[in-house]
Amino acid sequence: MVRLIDIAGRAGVSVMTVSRVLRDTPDISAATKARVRALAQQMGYVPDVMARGLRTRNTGLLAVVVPNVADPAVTRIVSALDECVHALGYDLLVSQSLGRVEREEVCLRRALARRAEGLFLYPVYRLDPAARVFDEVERHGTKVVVLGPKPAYCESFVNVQADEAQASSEATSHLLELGHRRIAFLAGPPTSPTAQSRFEGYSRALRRAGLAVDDALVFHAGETAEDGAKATEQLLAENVSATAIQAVNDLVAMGAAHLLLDRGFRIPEELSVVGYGNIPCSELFRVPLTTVRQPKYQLGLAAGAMMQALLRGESVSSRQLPAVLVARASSGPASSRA
Amino acid sequence: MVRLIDIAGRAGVSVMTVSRVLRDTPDISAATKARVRALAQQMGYVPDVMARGLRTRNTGLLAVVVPNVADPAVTRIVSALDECVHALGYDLLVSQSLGRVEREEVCLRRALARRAEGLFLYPVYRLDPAARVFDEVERHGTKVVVLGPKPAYCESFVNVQADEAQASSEATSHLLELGHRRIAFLAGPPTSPTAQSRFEGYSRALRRAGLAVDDALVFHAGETAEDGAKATEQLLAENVSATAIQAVNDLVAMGAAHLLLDRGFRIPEELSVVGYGNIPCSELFRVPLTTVRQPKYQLGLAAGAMMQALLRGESVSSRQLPAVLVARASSGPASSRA
DNA sequence: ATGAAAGCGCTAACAG
DNA sequence: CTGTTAGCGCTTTCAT
Repeated sequence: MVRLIDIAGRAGVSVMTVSRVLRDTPDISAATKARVRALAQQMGYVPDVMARGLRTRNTGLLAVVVPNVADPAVTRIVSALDECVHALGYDLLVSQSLGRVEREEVCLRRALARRAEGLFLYPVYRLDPAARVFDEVERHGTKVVVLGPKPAYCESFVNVQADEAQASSEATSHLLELGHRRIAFLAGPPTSPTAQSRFEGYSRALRRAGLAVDDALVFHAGETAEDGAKATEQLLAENVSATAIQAVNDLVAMGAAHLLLDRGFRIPEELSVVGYGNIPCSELFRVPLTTVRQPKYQLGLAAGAMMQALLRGESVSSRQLPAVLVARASSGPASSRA
Repeated sequence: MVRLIDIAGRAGVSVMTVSRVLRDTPDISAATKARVRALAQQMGYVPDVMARGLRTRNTGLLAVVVPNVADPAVTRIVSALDECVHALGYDLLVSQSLGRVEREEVCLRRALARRAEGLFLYPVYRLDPAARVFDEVERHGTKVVVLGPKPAYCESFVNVQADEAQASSEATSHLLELGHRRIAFLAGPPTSPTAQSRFEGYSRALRRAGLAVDDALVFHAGETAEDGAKATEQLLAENVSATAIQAVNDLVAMGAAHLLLDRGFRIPEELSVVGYGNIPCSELFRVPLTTVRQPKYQLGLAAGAMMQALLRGESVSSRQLPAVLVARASSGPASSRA
C-alpha cells in the first residue's frame, strides 16, 4: 500500500508537503505541487480516509438500517439515499434489521462503532415505548432521520413520510366523485401504522362527503393477494351491495379484482377497484389498476436533504410528502349495484 | 465519546488492561475483568472499529457496487450479500454506478480509499477490454467477486452467475415437449450478454431437437413490455404461424401476451407464451406466466461464501447456479396454428 | 496478570 | 512556502 511517506521519500519533501498537495491547500509552490501530484498518480496512491478520519474526527460515513433492502417499499428510498450520500461525498453503510428488534440493535451498534455521522432508520416496530439503543444513538450525537412513520421511541428524531391518510382520502374522494356511495374497504393489519393511516383517510373522505363509515363495508383483509381474494369472497357472500372496493394496498386490490373477474364481474363497469402503492404490477394488471403512487424516490431525496442540514448543524423539522392518485382503468362511474 | 482511556482512568488500570478485557483475551484476572466490563457497559462504551483497524490492518469492511440498488435484478442479491456480510461480522458499503463508467470508477476508488477488504461488483458494460481501475483494485489486493457475467476487463476475478443459457434452453425444451415446433423468439438488445445467453439457450434446445433456428421466427424486441407488444405486432403481421413465443424476459413476454389477448387470441389454447426472470408480476399476470426463476438470493449467498473463502486466502473458482423453469398457465400443448 | 512504549496513516497547530 | 511535533483511539511488542 502506498502511503504519504512513500511519496515524500521519492519526492524529497516532507510528509506534510505531500499531504497539503493532495488536499490542494494553498501555500504550496506550483512546482512541488506538480511533481508530487505526478508521483502520487504514478505510484497509485489512494488516501486512507479512515486514518484521516481518526485525525479529523469526521468519518464521512452515513448508515441506513432497513428491514430488508429487497422490500419494494424501501428499495427506491435506499437508491435515492445512496444518490444523495454519494453527492455529499459520504459513503453509505447498509444493513438489514430483518424486522427483528435484536438484529436492529446490532445494526445500530455497528453503525455507532464505525462512528457513522448520520443514520437513516426505518424502525422495526416495538411494543415498548422506550428503547435503550436509541438513547445510545442520541448520546453519540449521531444525526438521525427516520424513514416512514415515527414510533414513540423515536420521538426525539425527525422523520419523513408520505401523507398516507391524505392520499388514501383522495382515492376515496375519486370514487365518490364517480358517484359511488357504497365503497367497501379492505383493511390491513390493525397493528400497522400505515394500514391505519389509509383507513383513516378513507373514513375522513366519507365524513367530508357527509357519509358515515358503514362497518358492514369494512373487511379485515391483510397484506397479500390471497388476503384480498378471501376478503372479497366474504364481501360477495355478505351481499353488501358495494359499487366500489378500496384496498389497503395493491396486492390486496389485485387479489380482490382477480376473484371478481373470475366470478364474471366486469371492472369497472359493474364494480370499481382501487389499490394503494402503485407497485410495478399494478399497471400491467388484467385491468390496469387505479392506485396511489408513493413518492418513494422523493422521500429518499428529502431524507438526504434533511440529513445534510442536520450535519451542517441546522435545525430540521419532520416532513410529509404528498402521494398522488393514479387513475387507471379499474375505476369508473358507479353502476346500480354489484 | 467514551474511550478506553476514560474507562482505564475510572477503573484504576492501564489502557492495555481495558483493551484486553474488552477483547476477552486470557491472562486477565476475573476480578478486573468483571469490574472493567461493568464500567464499560455503564459508561456506554462503543469501540472505535476504524481506530482499531488502523492498527490491526483489517477494516472489517466489504463493498458492493451495482448499477442501481432498486433494480429488481439486483435487490435480492444485495439483500443476500448483506446477510452474509453481517454474519461474517463485516459491514457493507453500498454504492450505485448508475450504469456509468466514470461513476463506477468513483465508487471503486472510494471503496479502495476505505480499504474495503473485499468487493462485490456488478460491472458496467464497457467497450474497452481493459480498464485502469480494475488494475488499481487488483494492486490493492482487494478480493473481488463479480456478480453476473464476467467481462473481459474482469478476467482476473472470479464470478458467480445463473446458467442463463441452460435455463433458457430448458424453457425452449418445455415448449418442444408440449409439441411446439414453430417457436418464435423475442430477443433483447444484442449488446447485452444476458440477452445473448438466453438466445443461445433457445438455439441450443432447437438444435438438440433436430430443428434449425428459423430467422423468420426471431424478432428483435428489446427489454420493455412495449417492446414485446411491438415485436408481437410485427410477428402477427408477418404471419409466421408460430404456436409459441419465448421472450428474452418477463416484461417482453407480458407485453406480447397483453397484445395477443387484446386481439382475441387465447393463451395457452391458441398460443403459448413463456418469459424469463419470474418478476413478481409474472404470477399475478392475466394468464399466470410460465417463466424461469433466477436464484437471485442464492447467487448472493454464493457470492458471500466465495468472498469468505477469498478473505481466508483460499483459492476460489467461478460458479454457475442453475435457474429453474416455473411452468404456469401461459404454456400448453401446441395447437394447429396461430 | 499488568503496564510502558511505540506506531498504524494521517493532519492540526505551530514553527521557521 | 515548507518542516517538526504531537496525537486521533487503538493494539502489538516487549517488559516486569
